Amino acid sequence: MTEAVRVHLELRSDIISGELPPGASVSEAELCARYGASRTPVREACRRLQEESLIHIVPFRGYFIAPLTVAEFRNLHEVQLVIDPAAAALAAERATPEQVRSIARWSNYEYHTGQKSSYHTFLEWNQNLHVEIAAASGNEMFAEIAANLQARLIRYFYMVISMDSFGVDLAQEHREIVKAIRARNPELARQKSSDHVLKTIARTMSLDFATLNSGLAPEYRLPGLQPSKRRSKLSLGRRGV
Amino acid sequence: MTEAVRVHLELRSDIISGELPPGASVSEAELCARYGASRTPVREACRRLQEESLIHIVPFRGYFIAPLTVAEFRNLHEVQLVIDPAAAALAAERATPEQVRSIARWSNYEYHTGQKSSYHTFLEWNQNLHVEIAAASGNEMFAEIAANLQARLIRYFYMVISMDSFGVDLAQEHREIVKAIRARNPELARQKSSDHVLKTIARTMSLDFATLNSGLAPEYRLPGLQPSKRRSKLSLGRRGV
DNA sequence: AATACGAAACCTGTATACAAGTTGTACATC
DNA sequence: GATGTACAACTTGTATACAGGTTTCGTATT
Repeated sequence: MTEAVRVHLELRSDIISGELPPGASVSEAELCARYGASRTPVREACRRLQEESLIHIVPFRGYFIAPLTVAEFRNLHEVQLVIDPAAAALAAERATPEQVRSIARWSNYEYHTGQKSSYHTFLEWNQNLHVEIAAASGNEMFAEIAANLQARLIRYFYMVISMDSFGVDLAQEHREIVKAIRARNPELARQKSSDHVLKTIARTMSLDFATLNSGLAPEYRLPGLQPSKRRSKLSLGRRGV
Repeated sequence: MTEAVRVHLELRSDIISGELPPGASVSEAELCARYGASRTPVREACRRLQEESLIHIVPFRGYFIAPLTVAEFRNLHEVQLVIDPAAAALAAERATPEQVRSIARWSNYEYHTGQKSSYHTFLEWNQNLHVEIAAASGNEMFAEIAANLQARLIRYFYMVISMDSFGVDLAQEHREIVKAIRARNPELARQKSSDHVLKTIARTMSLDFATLNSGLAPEYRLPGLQPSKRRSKLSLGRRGV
């Protein structure tokens, strides 16, 4: 594996997990030190992450971890509501037995309410489930879009402590999608997937966005809470966000 | 504008227009000479084009202009059938008056049957129309996906001499979509957009894929026709495709 | 004291030298 | 003649020096 690919994966992971906080300013020099690479592979990794909308690059000014905004959250769900059901329907028609097994596996996790690490594991399984279903559509573009959707969505979910009491519902909805795919019923799969996304959207309406307030971009930030200066460890503390 | 951005745009244009033929092998050195830039911005441009699926990069082996395949053509239409109607429906709800005007403008071109340059102009207007509708959805992700879809689809259409006799139908379908958006009728817009994509797919079924045979990847190439050695001018003539 | 200006520090953008990997060819070997 | 191997040519990957741009901060001026 080349350095550029390694840095890309590690940096991507750090952004998604929230270790590099949304909105943070990072310089190439910091990233070089952090990941032990020279500027060339670091730049390449950042350019790819910009294409994935995980980093914003302002020419001659710097790199910024993509902020979390209510608008983006809505946009992502809006696209997911279109992509996921379509991909699920195609997967019901085209998934190989191997893919069906893989999909079923990722649906078999229920997180224990309140346990953070369990919640994080669930998030990853959930992500894999959605991406695998899209991949089983046999259409690479669906898979790519779904992967990008999930990568960007999971950042929002990592920011909340846990989604207490939703575990049972979520797992049940997942199982029903898988059941429809295994039954080779495209229309049922489409409907179950659509239901699932709609219910997820409804569930997130009750989320307390103030808890991830500091990650939100200034223009979307709720008043009253000052953002913590998480950048201090990372940046040289000169440029603003 | 930075060198990297300029090279990206020019190279992108050359790929989409077919000046750099599908499947061709290109080296960084050739591209540096062609666009008058050093390797760093050329590499950056190529990496971005890889994300857009217009170039394939094989580590330590080289860069290849993305080949045209029947499978990709189908995949693109499959995604378009999901994205375009959804975006059109949202555009009917959210498009600003300015956006409606812009959309209407791009729908006002009918190409003259058989005239190549007229056909190319029509392709560009068609592309702009689809992208502008998606942009009017107010959801950036729809706009990005639509832009990528159109960029990749237009390569297939550039390869055929002309789509004789379809001009009237196409323009009519476009006008009906615009009408529905202007009427603020989301469901009608969705239906008209869906109809349009479905009819376009049906129309392309009758396309003679042999005419763009040489651009197709080997595994999809029809027997009998040997691909022309278009690479000779561009590549150093050693690496295979 | 407020403001305008300028130099310095810092950052990213670009060019290029060097390292590492792949492929093709020539030659030795069986 | 077929085959295996070493080497040479060429490629991309990485590191780094240099150029161009932006921001900051001190200083002088009003």
